[in-house]
Amino acid sequence: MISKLDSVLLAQKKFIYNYKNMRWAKGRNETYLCFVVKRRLGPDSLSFDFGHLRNRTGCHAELLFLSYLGALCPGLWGCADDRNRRLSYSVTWFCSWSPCANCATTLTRFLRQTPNLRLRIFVSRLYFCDLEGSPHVEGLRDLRRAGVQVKVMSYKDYFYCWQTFVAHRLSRFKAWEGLHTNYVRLSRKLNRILQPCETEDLRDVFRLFGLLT
DNA sequence: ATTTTCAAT
Repeated sequence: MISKLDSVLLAQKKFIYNYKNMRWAKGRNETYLCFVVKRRLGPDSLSFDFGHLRNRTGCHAELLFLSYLGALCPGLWGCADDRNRRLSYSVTWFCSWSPCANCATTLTRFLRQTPNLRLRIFVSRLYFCDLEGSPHVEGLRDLRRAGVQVKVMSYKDYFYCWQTFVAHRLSRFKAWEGLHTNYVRLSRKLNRILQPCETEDLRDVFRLFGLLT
């Protein structure tokens, strides 16, 4: 029973190694994705599922997650509801790398066809986002425009992940050196990346109030 | 100053 539970949880070292938000994450040649799936069942009740996965050769973690989505979210597409409505789900995931351009495109298309799925993405590090005009940077903007909340993981997010996805064996999450500084730097960088989208949003608001033609 | 990246070997 314990060993079965352990297999669902991430080993401490694995979590720390893969999620460390250092400037040069040498050797992080794999990506972990920890997820929480919630479904609204009634006014107050929620169903809940969680787990983690890792990319496989030839398949990025995000697309692997998409392939599991049908099993994780029964009734997401069909008409499982007694009034023939699709069920609404919300997914939050914590990924060690931000999504690449290709995954972002697939996700964006998928989400536009599935408005009953809400997605929030937290990332530990930004994947190839140093150059403005990089397709990965554009991918993040596309996701943002598709209504996805994209954020950089902060201390409280690591703390939450440790409590939720890691076999912590009652040990508390201990921040590595530079966690906060790195978070601030990455968060600013992501804000700069998403700035054009925020501006678009503002224009939409102004337009709504007739302040702009 | 420079270092790294869902590997390839």
